[in-house]
Amino acid sequence: MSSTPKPVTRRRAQTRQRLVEAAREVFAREGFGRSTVEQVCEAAGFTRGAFYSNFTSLDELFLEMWAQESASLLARLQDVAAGGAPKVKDVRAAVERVLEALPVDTDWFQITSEFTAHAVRTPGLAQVMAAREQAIQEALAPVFDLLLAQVGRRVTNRVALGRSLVAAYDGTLAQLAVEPASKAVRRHRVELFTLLVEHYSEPVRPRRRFLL
Amino acid sequence: MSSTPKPVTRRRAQTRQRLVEAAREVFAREGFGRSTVEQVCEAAGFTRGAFYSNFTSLDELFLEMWAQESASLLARLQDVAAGGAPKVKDVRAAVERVLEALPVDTDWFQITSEFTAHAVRTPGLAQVMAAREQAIQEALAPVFDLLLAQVGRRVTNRVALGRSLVAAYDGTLAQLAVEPASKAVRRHRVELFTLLVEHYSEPVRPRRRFLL
DNA sequence: GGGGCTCGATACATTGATGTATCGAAACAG
DNA sequence: CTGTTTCGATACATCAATGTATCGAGCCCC
Repeated sequence: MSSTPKPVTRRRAQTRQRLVEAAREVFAREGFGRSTVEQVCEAAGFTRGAFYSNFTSLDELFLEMWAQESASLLARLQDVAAGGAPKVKDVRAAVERVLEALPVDTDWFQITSEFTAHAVRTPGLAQVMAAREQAIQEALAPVFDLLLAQVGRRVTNRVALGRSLVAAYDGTLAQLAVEPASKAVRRHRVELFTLLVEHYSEPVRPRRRFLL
Repeated sequence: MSSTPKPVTRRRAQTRQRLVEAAREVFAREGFGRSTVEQVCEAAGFTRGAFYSNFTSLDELFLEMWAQESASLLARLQDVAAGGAPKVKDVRAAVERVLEALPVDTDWFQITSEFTAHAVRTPGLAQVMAAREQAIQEALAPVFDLLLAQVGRRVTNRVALGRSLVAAYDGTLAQLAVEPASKAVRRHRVELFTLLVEHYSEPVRPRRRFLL
């Protein structure tokens, strides 16, 4: 089922990588749909021959780029989970730490939104999309377990929390992309996340009912 | 500043409209970036001559389509606000009524996400985008004022509520597009909206503290 | 109901992107 | 260091899309 039965070597890996990085720029500048193989190759400093030796289509390259970006996002999340950072003291601080690990650049926003749109109309890709979302939710879970434990709370509804956070992340990312400079939007994002986390978690040993 | 100094007539308006509707299909099928003038014309039953007589580029058509879709969404919201529908009896019912007025189809999802991505990299369009978001938030306000009044509540933080709802709408729209069949996602959407509305509103005459 | 104007169809020239087939240089193994 | 393999560059043939210029039918107003 591996789609790349290529006799991979060192050189190959390097140029593949350069192509992917160049594509990132081009996609951001032109949009995925409008980008051409030539533009990508020019940005990478290669000719089209190099491209077709490594990929069969822009779609394929796009898929690899997506995989890389997703992996890096997950890795950063797991760093937070494993990290020996100083303890957080409230939910808001926990949220802030997690948000710092997530990319907010407009490039990433475009990539995700165009990929999602692309995936929705390309049957096989919808699964990839769904799988990624689940992976993110699963990576998010231990992070919040750890951080919430530091402030004496535990998650009450994992699934709902995961879904909410992903939705909030996507939704606010769009707002940030449109108004990148706005501090207000950024602050509101923290507030929204905090609300969600507090709603779907509870103190470990609830002192009294009315303190809920 | 009007970009269409065209001697508009009846015929013109009709073919423009058909072109826009055809483009909607084509964009959904191919994606905006991948669509060509020819494809749109073929779907509309016109030749390219007709197209260039009405628009100077696909971008321009896209903009008009966006304007129409946005207007129709706003109109539906205002219908809900003005409507003589039976009163809602709790926040959840209010949320359900509002969500019914909002489009959830994948076509709409693609249009919005591609437009947003497009707007982000096209300087002038970011303003259009921001303006639309504000318009939606402003249209949303009276709707919730009315519905919340029916259940004896009032909004405490308009701006935050508006931003949250738009973010939640966008975020869950993506989830619905990826998993259109999922009842769970749909239910979660209602839950999320309800949570936000309850958090950013309060009972009009709070009976007792502990009932909060 | 007829004359002038509008709009969409046709035809054309041009550009640009695609994918493939071939060749030479650089990488790698022994 | 040498033979072999691998990869990227070059060149080619093809196809598709663009935008414009022109023409004629239909619409609208008087």
